[in-house]
Amino acid sequence: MTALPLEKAGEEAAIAGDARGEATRQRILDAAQRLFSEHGSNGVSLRAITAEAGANSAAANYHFGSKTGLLEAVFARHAAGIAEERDTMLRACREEIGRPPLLEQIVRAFLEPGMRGQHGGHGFSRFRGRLLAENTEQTRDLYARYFNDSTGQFLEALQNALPDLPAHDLHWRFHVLLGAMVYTLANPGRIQVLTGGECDPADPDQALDNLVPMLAQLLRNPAMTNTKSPNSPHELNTNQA
Amino acid sequence: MTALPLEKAGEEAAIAGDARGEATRQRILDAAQRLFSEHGSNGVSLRAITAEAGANSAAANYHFGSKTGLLEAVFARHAAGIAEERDTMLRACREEIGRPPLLEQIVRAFLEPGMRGQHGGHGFSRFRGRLLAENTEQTRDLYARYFNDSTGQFLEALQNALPDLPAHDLHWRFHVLLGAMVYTLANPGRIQVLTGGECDPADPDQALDNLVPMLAQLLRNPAMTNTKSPNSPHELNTNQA
DNA sequence: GTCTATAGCTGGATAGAC
DNA sequence: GTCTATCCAGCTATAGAC
Repeated sequence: MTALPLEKAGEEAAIAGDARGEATRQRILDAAQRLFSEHGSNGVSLRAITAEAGANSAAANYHFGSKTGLLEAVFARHAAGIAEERDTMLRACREEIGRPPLLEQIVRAFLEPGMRGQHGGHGFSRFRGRLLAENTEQTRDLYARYFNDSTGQFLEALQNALPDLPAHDLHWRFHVLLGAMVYTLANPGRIQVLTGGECDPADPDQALDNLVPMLAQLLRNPAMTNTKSPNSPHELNTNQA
Repeated sequence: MTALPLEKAGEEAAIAGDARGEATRQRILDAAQRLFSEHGSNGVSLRAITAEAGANSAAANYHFGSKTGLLEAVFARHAAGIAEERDTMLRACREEIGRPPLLEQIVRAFLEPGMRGQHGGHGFSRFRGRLLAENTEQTRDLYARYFNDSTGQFLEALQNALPDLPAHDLHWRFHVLLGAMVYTLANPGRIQVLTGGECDPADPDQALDNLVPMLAQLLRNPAMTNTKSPNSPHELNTNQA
C-alpha cells in the first residue's frame, strides 16, 4: 500500500470489478444526476443523493467540496464532450459533398450529441434540460462557459447557409430551436397528455427524426417581411394572403 | 371599526391608499409570485416570501394553509383567466371574416393571453414558465386541471385549419410551439447572451410579433414526407435537393 | 387577521476515527 | 477515501396573545 503511485489509486479501485469497489465518486455522480434531473437542484438533499449512491454526505463533501460543487461536477462530466462532438460534426458537414451543407445536417449536428446516448445518455439530457430551466446564476454561468463558443459557431454556420435571412430573424428562429430542444429534454409531458401518449419526446430517436426536418424547414422559410420594425409595439398585420 | 361589515374589511383596507393597509394576502401572493419565478418553488423559503411582503410565515399559513397551498394559490389567481381569454379569442377567430381563420390568429389567440399584460403581466408569465420547467407532480396536475380543456380545443382548431397535415406531424409542431412559448416565458437568457442582447424574448411585444408569424409558418409548412416511418431509428436522408 | 415565539425537523458541512 | 457522529443554521407549521 505504501508504494502505490498516488495519482493512480482511484483508477485502480475503479477497475476492480466488484460493484462496491467501483469508485464512490462515480456512484455519487450518477445518483446526483438522476435525482437532480428529477427534482431540481433545490429539491434534493445531499443526504438523499448519497443514500441512493450507498454512501453518505461526508463522502460527497470530500470529493466535491459542497453541494454546488457536486452539481457543477455532474454538469462538467459530459458537457465538454457534447460541445466537442457538436464541433466535430459541424466540421464534417462543411467538408462533405453538397456544400453549402444542408440545414438538416447542421441542425442534427447541434441536437444529436446532446440527445443521443454518447454523453451520459438520456439521464444527462434530462439533467441538462432541467438545469437550463432552472436559470440561476450558477446554471447560466455553466452554460456560458461550456457552450457559448460552440453555439456561437453554429449561429455563424447557419447565417452562412442562409445569407439572405436577416440576422434578427435568424436569432429568433434559433431561439425557437433552443426552446424546442430544451422543452424536449426537460419533457414536462404536456404533449403526451394532450395526445394520449401518441407523441413521445422522451424517445431520442423519435425526437430527432421529427425535430431535425421540422426545425430545418423553419430556418429555411422565407423571411417574414413584417410590416413593422422590430421594435414597434403594435400589431395590425397587413397580410394580404 | 366595530360596525364594519366583515366581508368587506379586506377590500376596504385595499382601497385605503396606505401601502400597509393593502390586504396582506395580496402582498404575499405578489411576493410569492416574484420569488417563486426567480428561484423556483424549492429555492425560496416561506420566510423570505413573507419578509418581502412585510408579513410573516404565520400569516401565509393562515391564508393558504401551507407553502404548497400558496404555490397553488399563486397559480390559480390568473390561470383560469388566461384559459378563458384564450377561448374567447379562439371563438372570435371562428366568427370573423376570412374563415377558416388564419393560422396567425389562432396562434396569437393561444399565446397572447398568457404573455401580455392582462393576467398578472410579465410576473405571472415568468412564474408560469418556471413552473412548467419544474415538472413536478403538483405542477403537472395544476397545468392539467387549468389548461387541458382549452389547449385541447386549440389542437382541434389547428387540425381543422390544416386538414391535410397528419395528426402526428401536427402534434410535434405543437410540441415545438409549446417549447417556444415556455422557453420564452422562462427566459434563460441564452439568446440574449449569444446575440449581445439584440434579441429580447423578455419583451412581450417583440416576442409575440416574432413568434406568431414564425410559428404559424411552421404549422403551415407541408408535411415532411419522411422516408422513414416515425419509429425507424436510423438516418440517411434521401434528400435529392 | 396578524403578530411573536417556539416546537420539531431537516439540511449542509465538518471533525476525527479507521 | 470512507465512515460515524455531531454542530448549527434554516425550514415549515402551529400555539396562543392581541
